[in-house]
Amino acid sequence: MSTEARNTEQKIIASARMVFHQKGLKGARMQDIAKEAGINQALLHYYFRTKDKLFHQVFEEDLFRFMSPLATIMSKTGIDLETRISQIVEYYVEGLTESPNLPLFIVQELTSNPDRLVSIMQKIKQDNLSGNRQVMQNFIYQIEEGIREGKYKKIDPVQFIVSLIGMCVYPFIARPLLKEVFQMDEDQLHQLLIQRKEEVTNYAFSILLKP
Amino acid sequence: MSTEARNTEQKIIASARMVFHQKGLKGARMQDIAKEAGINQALLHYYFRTKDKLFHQVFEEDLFRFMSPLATIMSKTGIDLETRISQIVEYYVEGLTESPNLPLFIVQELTSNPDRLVSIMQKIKQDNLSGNRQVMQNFIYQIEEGIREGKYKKIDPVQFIVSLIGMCVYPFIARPLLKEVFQMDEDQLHQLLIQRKEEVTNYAFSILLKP
DNA sequence: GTCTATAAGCTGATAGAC
DNA sequence: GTCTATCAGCTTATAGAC
Repeated sequence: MSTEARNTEQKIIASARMVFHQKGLKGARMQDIAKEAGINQALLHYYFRTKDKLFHQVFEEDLFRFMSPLATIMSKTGIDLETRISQIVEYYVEGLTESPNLPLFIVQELTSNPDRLVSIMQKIKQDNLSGNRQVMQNFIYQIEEGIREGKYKKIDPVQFIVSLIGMCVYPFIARPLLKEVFQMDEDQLHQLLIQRKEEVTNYAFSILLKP
Repeated sequence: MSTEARNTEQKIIASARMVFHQKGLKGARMQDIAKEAGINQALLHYYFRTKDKLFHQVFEEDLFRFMSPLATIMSKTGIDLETRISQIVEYYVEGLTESPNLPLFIVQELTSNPDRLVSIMQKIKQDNLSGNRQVMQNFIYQIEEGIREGKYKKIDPVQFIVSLIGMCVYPFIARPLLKEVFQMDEDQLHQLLIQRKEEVTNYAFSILLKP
């Protein structure tokens, strides 16, 4: 494979990602991707024989990017829960600022084809050297331990985790709604997201810690 | 308009809603909608001349259903903040159980075409006899007042509201992800959603109320 | 109002020259 | 590897009979 080929290939993937994120699998046009990459449709098919193959490559990488850090943070050892929570919030709120459409894209495509998830999950699990279930159960166990010690309130660990991720991810998913409801422009929304990191971390501690 | 016509029309809208919720605007096929309604494509076009018109009718109603109760609850007078919060959580967690795909559908289509929002928002505002901004500012003011009185923690009202809605809506949006990550079947997920009402209400109070 | 048959347009994919 | 030209299939939309 020549250098030129790798360049073109990478350019295509980057363009495809942009278009897929904006329009989804069904809404994206091969013509748009080609144009964005500065090539024509025939060359696009030369590199990736079908739209599905191209999509799969983009999506797999995206899902991995979205899920893997979470699994990594959760499976780290020798780290207290407060730090773990801060890192999760930090990853999502900071990391997603660069790819604000990522969460909606993933959830959208996963809903219309849930089968995709299974195979990709395998890789994430392998990367973290343990089954995903174990990763979660480790994190859950740490919460339960804190509750037993009387340090945390008596909450449901799963509900807590869902809430934590929800608080981080929702503003990215519901961006157009927020802009309209709170009458914000792009700049104000950006400000909200920056400040959100600290705010959500505090909320999580409020939920968890006994007064 | 004959009785038959109203029946067929309603049947079409119900079928269209089902298909649009599952596949989105781009993914939905007029053929699927017709089949679901037990008619053929020509009759579909007889009632709604284009796919876009049919979609718009469904979407407008859905967005109204999704947003209006929130605006109504928020603009109610003579009601304390705790009750207001309980009602919001109740509406979303209970109400959305019947249309679990509604939030993702709305956010998805709104992202790919944000212009839709503006015109529909007008109607919602009119229905609640006040500008949406006023509704929100009323709610925000109530929070600020509690903070001044020393009853609530010093939080950002907008961040709080976004978090509250996020905690309610996120599990519906991320359903396939939750099922895989927590290894749940449809029944367990349903249980989680039922219990969620009380849990999220408590979380909101934990965030808000001073110890 | 409801149907069958068909037109018109778009989109992914390929053939073949360079 | 990259291009132009074109095909084949699908999907929306319409014509016209009943």
